Amino acid sequence: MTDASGAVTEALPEPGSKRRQIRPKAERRQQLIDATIRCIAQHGLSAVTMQMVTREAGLSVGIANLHFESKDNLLKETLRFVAEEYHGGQIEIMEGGDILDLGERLDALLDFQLGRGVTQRQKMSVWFAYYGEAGARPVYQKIVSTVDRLAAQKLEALFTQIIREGNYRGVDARELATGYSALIDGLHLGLLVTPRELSKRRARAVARDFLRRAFPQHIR
Amino acid sequence: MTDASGAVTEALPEPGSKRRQIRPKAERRQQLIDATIRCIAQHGLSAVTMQMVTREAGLSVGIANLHFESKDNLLKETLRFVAEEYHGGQIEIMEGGDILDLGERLDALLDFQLGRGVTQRQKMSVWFAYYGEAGARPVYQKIVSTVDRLAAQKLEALFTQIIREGNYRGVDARELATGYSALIDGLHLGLLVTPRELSKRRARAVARDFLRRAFPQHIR
DNA sequence: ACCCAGAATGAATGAATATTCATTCTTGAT
DNA sequence: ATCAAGAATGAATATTCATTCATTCTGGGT
Repeated sequence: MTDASGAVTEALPEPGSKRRQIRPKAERRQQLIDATIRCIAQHGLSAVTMQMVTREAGLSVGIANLHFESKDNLLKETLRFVAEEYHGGQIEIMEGGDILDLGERLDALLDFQLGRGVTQRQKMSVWFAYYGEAGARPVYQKIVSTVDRLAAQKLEALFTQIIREGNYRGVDARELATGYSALIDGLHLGLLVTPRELSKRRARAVARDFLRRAFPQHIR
Repeated sequence: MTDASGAVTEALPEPGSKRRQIRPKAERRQQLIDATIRCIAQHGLSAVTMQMVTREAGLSVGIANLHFESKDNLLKETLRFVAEEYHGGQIEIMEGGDILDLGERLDALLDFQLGRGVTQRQKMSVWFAYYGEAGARPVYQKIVSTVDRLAAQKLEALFTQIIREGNYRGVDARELATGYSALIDGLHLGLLVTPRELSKRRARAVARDFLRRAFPQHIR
């Protein structure tokens, strides 16, 4: 994943291969985090075991405690990874100079937030698994609120720009940003828990509707 | 709690009292469910143990398996209780004939959803703890989506009435209802995870804003 | 060709936990 | 008073799991 150093015609880890592979620490860490994400999505946070994760990663049990000191830490780092990936993606769009039109930028944001990455469902599961524990675990709360705050600021800034450009009256950027974020979270929740009732298509329509109501000149 | 039959000068369960109390099954079930809610809120779903719950309830370990057949079942019933309580409350407001003005009814709904019951935080914790596991547990998904669907229908009906009464144009009741529900869920999430950033006061303002934008004649 | 730092393994350990059930206790009926 | 039904108890059991660590293995450096 991380590697782009060509040269290596490394035999890919064959299914039945028992051959012991030695890889740099960073790579193994990521491998374990990825496996953890899949396990949480499939079995739920409370059912995840170290055996399960290391088997999913195709490694031995001991390795998890070698690269992370404990299960607790592995879970913490996994949350940090997912949180940073999600919020990082958002922020990149919001402050990226490649899209100049503000309306288009909003659309790109929405695409990212409700887009159809195959892995999306996995990520959502992880996301909410941690939210569920956050009430009882300050560590999780801190990780989430740190990245959350940054994304919220960027969103508010974007909304402020749009409000100025469109000369919209009687709208508060901060309040709108809070509402929009909450709406997206709620839609994710709906997609996760009641996929039968709420399709991705409809979720997108709902979010777009919110934005259109607020910024009629910018969204179609 | 249930009892109002006077007569009984039953000694309240004193702190240090070892006296064995015999109570009807239904009462013990509720007692255990209540204890489970407190435990989940305080320690997180994945850390809840039977010992913990029964101690919290002031009862012996064996009793949980006497009244619920298993831990799994106790957790399932606890979710059912919380889900029904929350959705039941909403539905009562939405179809209750005691408030005739539709705008007032909306306000009452909002009050209930973001109101300040002392226990509110506990309930939210439980709510999201289960959402987190729902991706991996069909049973939870089913319980939630069953009650959810009913509430969604009632909300859509209420919105339809309001749209007709206000003669609002270009608004789809179903879409608005989905958006409003998602918004409320998202705000709950914010209140739980980042209480520092989002006060109840602001959450209410945001939700009210959403409604005002949609139904300007009905909400102040 | 050889070495060795450190990466990887997995059997063993001990702690935690759900569940069982033989026993004890309570209460309302007789 | 006595009794039976069934509610409640908690020590014991069996299982599951995180963590440890003695040992094995790999691959880059010399």
